[in-house]
Amino acid sequence: VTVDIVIFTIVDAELRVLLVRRGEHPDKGKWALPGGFVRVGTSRKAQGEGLDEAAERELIEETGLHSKIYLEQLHAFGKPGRDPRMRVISVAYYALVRPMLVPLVRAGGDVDRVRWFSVADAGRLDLAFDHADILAVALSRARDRIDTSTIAFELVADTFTIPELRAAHEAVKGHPLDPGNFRKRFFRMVEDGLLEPAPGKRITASKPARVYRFIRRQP
Amino acid sequence: VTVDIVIFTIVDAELRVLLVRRGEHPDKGKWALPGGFVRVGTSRKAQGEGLDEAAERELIEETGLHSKIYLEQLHAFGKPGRDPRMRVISVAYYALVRPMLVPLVRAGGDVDRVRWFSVADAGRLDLAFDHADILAVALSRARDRIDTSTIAFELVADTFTIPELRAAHEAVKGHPLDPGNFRKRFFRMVEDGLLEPAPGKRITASKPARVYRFIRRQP
DNA sequence: CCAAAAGTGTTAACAGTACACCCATGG
DNA sequence: CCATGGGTGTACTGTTAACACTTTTGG
Repeated sequence: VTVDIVIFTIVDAELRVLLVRRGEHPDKGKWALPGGFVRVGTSRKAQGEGLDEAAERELIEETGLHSKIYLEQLHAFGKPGRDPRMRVISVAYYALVRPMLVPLVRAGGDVDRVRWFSVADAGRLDLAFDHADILAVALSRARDRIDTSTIAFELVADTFTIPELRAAHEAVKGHPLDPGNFRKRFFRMVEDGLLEPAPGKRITASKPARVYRFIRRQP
Repeated sequence: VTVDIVIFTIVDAELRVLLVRRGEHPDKGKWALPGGFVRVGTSRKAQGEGLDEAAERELIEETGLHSKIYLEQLHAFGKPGRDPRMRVISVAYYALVRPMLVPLVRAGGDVDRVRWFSVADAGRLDLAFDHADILAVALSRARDRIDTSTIAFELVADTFTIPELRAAHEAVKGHPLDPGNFRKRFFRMVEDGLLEPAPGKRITASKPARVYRFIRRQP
């Protein structure tokens, strides 16, 4: 059993995904999702790590990031033959990394081995194993969730302006949104107690914008 | 790796779930979800069955039903210690069985071993392993999907009346719906080409009702 | 001044909710 | 003839989408 992680972020107003180049057969040289085996104990007492734990460990190993990163299970992929060496069942996760953390991603310099691809480019690549399927599921899941959950706040800084949050929505959805209409939705969230104004303003290329803060609920 | 299946149906206008009584330790005597190990081949060539396949096989084994039954993957559960004997990762599925097929469920007579519980009753039972969690996830998933997908048609006969479909929605949601409002939603589905009138009428306890048919799209 | 982007308001269409009411049938 | 439940209409509400408009800034 392995975990594979679709790690999303936003760079240059584009949704991107972290891929690693495989250094070993099979599919040597192809780009693949980061992932690895779940540690399972053999004894009754020590049964190893949980799935979520394994995903978090892999995420840290591949990115070097120690901040809290949003992580959610996607789907289990278990078609026989998906790995030619042996039977592998992969539990896929997706993660959302705040853009400001991207420069801290350790292997960023080693562009030959690890790279952020725009989802459009990644979709055109011939990915290893069935990772193209996993990416497609991750993308449609993220697009579903962006309107019905609070995942958009995982893609912006702690404080943000209305246009910044809109940009996150646009990157995930893949098309522009009407600023006026988004504004109304935004204020509904404020009225619902999901957001609150934060001190300070954001100096932008044009008119300065007010900043807000997401009110995190206790889980 | 195992698959566990939350098999839903509707009996007496109530959403029910099929549980089996465990005959072996651990948790001997407790009620559990039907399920079993995924067959994995050891050789490179024969890698065994896929996850969906395994779920379908278990479903047939436990119910004896050979009709096409709706089956969808829910979530992978892999907390260490969830099975005290060894490390087990379970991929959970949920299935929707048409009420008319319920009498055909093989083990129906053996009420001591296999039984349809109303979801309310099942929620109060002390289920084996972490099956209470799985059931809770299944229930919330079904409630989400009933409004946004076509799963409701998996819980009625091939042809059905408006009130019959409404009853399916009510059973899943767990509360009554306004007949007039449901009617409007229903006719929107007809206009959208999702449903069509079918010949014949249904003789009921009162005024006879028109019957409709779901137009199944090619998957 | 002008372009750009923040911020504001208006409108129409539509879906959801509550609720009043008519009508055909079996008992 | 009446209770039941299928079938019908209406009024109100909130959400969405399209779009026109004003304001404040940097260059």
